Amino acid sequence: MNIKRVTSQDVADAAGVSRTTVSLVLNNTPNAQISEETRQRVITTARSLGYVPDAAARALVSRRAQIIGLVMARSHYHIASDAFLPQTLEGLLDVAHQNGMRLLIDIVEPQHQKEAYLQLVRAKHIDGLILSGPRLDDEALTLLDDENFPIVLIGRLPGDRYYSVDVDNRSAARNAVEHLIKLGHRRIACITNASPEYSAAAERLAGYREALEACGLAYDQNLVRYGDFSSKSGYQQMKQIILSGAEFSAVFAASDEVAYGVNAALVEQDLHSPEKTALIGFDDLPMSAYINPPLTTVRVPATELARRAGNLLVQILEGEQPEQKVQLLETHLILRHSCNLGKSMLS
Amino acid sequence: MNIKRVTSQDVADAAGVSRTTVSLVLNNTPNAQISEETRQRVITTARSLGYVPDAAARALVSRRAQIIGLVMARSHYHIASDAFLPQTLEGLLDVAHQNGMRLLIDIVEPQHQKEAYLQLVRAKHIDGLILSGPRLDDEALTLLDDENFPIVLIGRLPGDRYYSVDVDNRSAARNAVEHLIKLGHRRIACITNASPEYSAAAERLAGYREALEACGLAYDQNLVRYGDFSSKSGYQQMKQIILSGAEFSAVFAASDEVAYGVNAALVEQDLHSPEKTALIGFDDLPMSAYINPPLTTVRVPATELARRAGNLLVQILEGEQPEQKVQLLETHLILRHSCNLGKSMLS
DNA sequence: ACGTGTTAGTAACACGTGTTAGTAATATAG
DNA sequence: CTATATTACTAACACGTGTTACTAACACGT
Repeated sequence: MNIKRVTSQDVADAAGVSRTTVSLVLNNTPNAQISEETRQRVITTARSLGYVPDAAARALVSRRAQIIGLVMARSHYHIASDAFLPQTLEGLLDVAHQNGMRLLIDIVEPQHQKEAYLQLVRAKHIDGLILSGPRLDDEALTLLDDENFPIVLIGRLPGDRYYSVDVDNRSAARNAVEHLIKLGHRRIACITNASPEYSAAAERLAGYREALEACGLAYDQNLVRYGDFSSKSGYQQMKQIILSGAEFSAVFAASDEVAYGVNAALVEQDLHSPEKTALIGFDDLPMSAYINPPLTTVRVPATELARRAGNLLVQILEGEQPEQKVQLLETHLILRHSCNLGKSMLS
Repeated sequence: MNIKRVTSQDVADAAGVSRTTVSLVLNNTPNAQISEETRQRVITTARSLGYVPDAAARALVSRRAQIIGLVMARSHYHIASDAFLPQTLEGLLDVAHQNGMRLLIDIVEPQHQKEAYLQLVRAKHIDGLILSGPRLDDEALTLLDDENFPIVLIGRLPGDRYYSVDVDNRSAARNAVEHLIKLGHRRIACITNASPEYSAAAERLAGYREALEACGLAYDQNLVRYGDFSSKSGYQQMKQIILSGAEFSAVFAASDEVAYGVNAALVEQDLHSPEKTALIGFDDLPMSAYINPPLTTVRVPATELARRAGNLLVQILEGEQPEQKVQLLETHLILRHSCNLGKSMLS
């Protein structure tokens, strides 16, 4: 049998007060004149009836749904290979819980951008939006900004128009590639983490190029391929370079997920790291310390990025206008076995 | 400047009709008597004003929020290492989109179960709940069922009280371990994917035991350790077995994530697979084909599980009472390099 | 001309909550 | 004793939508 829902009227009836009194008591409304005896009676009654206010009614009257929207700007079939996602969710669920909010997740596929954003936002399903992995070609995002809808990026877009939390992808990538150069590598291949429309992919590739240029090394188009989020794409693209006959002694894979696939191609073609090829990833996913060989990689504090972005959004929702548009968190080069011949280092 | 939200009254004013007419037109209400000319005028006006109905108002009046809740019954810090999660999300986002619904995600930590479920459900934030990774000690779930709240498990609980979509963990694990036995292994270690409160962990361990018993092999407590979702726990527990001096020639790791850590411990202690130790995982995460060595594992169709569960929930929400309480999807043993010495097979 | 049915709308109500202005009773000060 | 302030509540309104019952106008049949 369906149990009838409990409304504030039910609580009022049972406690012998008005609905207004129930509301004033349970919300601890400032300046409400309610006797302590009535207050306790209402609280006890509400608890014993198991009363929980209806989210929709509250959202309607308060103009706030108490829901944070996490939107990923990518295609449907890229979700399954997003190993970054669990950490992002952990950070955002933290923030949501701490602020009595909920977390709604959605994807916006490139071909449906404008429509999807507007529907989500105009329906007032969410109070604010965190966009993970922004794309350079995201025109619909400006529409939302024009409507003053609260947005925070996990990532960054040129011009720094939006509140953003990111790492410095360019200099971190540059740093990683410079490390390979310091190890003596002069022919360094690069498999990107995604196609160039994604701002992080563009930045990491730019960092790779800067490191080469800074050391007077020529950029060789034949040593660069575009990955597509997944290990599989890393494998496929690495294999293409290998089969092309282009020579290299090291690889910068611009995400750990892609690096796993790169590693598989290297092993399969007897170019395994670290003995024959040095390999660096980007992200430091939790499992990267445990693959074989343990992956040298750039640590991106994914959970903290999400936590910061979440807190920033909450600030904006509370009417604050934080001065700092962009927060850059630090990355660290994590040295493991995949690009040195020393003893395995698990950390 | 904040753009004023567009309400159905705005559309009505601009089209010269009543709000009721706007509603009847835009919802294609059966039996509504509206002339085609008026109908078109309303549709055109609504579109040009960018009208999107307010989700809260609709939820309040219709008793439906159009939101699916995905709840994970685990601790906070287990989220980041849930490599299964992206595939689950892909499947559920599919279903949500196809049904004009949204997906809200939350965790219910073991120590806050009752409170957290009731708040989420009674606030009517979500229309129905998909619980991923059910625990045997989840008492609060029965409260929801008693209130007839729509629930579907990705996984299963004893007694089959709830609608569930799962794989047969027990026989799949048994099958995997039997495979190791067929390869000649007689000392087989087992690292579970999680603690025994999780029903899948209990089932996979039971399958391991059944395989041993069926072949007249003794169960050896010293060869069994409990993992805790992460690669790290797999590494730590495998290492403990190794350091204990217990002999084994094969390992059944009851999830791929845990298997990655097991593999790291094997490599570090010079017991690497496949040459010295055979290793089988469970899940066939996308990256398992690309680690070194490529992992023999049980393929669990994670995205399809989620899709099925989502569709089942939608059926229930639409008033149907599907006859079949439990849907079991097939698993397959995927043979790769980690437990045979043949040529690497990427698939 | 009158009665009935059909068409094309609309007024009113409901959903459950939070807020504001109003009111009755009591206490206090002059 | 009267006027004012304080206390402790409540009625009414608002939020934006969907549904139901109602109504005016027109058409048709007798």
